[in-house]
Amino acid sequence: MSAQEMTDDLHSVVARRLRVIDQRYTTGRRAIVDLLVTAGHPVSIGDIAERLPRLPRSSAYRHLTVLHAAGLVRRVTASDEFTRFELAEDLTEHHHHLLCVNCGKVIDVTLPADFERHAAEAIGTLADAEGFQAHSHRLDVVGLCAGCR
Amino acid sequence: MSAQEMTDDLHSVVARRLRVIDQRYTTGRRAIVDLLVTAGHPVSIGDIAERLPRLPRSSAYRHLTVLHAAGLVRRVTASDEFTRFELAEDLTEHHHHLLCVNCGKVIDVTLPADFERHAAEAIGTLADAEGFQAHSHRLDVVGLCAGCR
DNA sequence: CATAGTCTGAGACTGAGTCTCAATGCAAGT
DNA sequence: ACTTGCATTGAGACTCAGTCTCAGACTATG
Repeated sequence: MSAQEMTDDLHSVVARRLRVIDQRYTTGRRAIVDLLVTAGHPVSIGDIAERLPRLPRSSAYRHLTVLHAAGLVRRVTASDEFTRFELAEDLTEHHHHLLCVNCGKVIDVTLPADFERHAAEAIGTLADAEGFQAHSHRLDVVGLCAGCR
Repeated sequence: MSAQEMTDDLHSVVARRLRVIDQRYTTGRRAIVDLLVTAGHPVSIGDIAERLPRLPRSSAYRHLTVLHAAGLVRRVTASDEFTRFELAEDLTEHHHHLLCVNCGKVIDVTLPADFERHAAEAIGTLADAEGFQAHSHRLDVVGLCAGCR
């Protein structure tokens, strides 16, 4: 399957999942999804405003809210004051973040599968013990990126 | 050692570490630290305003900023819009959080030591590969607390 | 107890994120 | 093609967590 076909596929998944919550897959929403796909790392509203200057912020926030409600987008809180957004994990793959405390940069990384298995197990046991219903977990590493050290 | 003695000890550590950055351990700062110790879970500015109604918000934020600069307090971002604060891990013990997506509640939990070893190792390898200098990690579990399920 | 520097209270200010409402776009029928 | 009803969008006002300012209170030290 080509990269183009994979992206087509992704868009049809997005369209279908929006339809489930009675929302259309409009041009503005598609622009946001395209941006998230191509960025390859969590994106802030500032990034969006830069890459899509014609899109008003109120619309960007609204689109992200709709996409979030459809389970297509996840909010990421980094080390700075800005909320960032990325595609939900079932559209990409399970991964984690390296957060730079100095510049706020966010780098996507994946951990070994055996580690993830181990983690999922430990978390399951723990959540059960607290009567907590776990949906997902986030493991972020805080430190200094190569450019800031 | 009694609980009282442990707390006395904690305060002397706090005082010492503030002195390192030329800051005094004043009444207002001590009130915040006492609150963080007794709360036993991350605390929001709203919680502080409730428990210390005489303390202005600007002072609370300032105290937390100073304590953070001294490495005594850590910021915790939960599932809601509020930043929370907890004592730094070297004053308590390494732990993680269960975050309720519905009510924003934060529950402290600890994971098995062998899991933590495994995690530290995997993170170290990964960070090196990216040229990233890891300071700490945070593993949070997102879901519904017992009261909200 | 004077002096200089630190800390605090009160409230103005900033800006990320939300809300409102009029205008536009879209689907489905006629 | 046209109309009708509803969903979406643009523009900008608004909210409020968090920051900044500055005058007054406090504290260490001589």
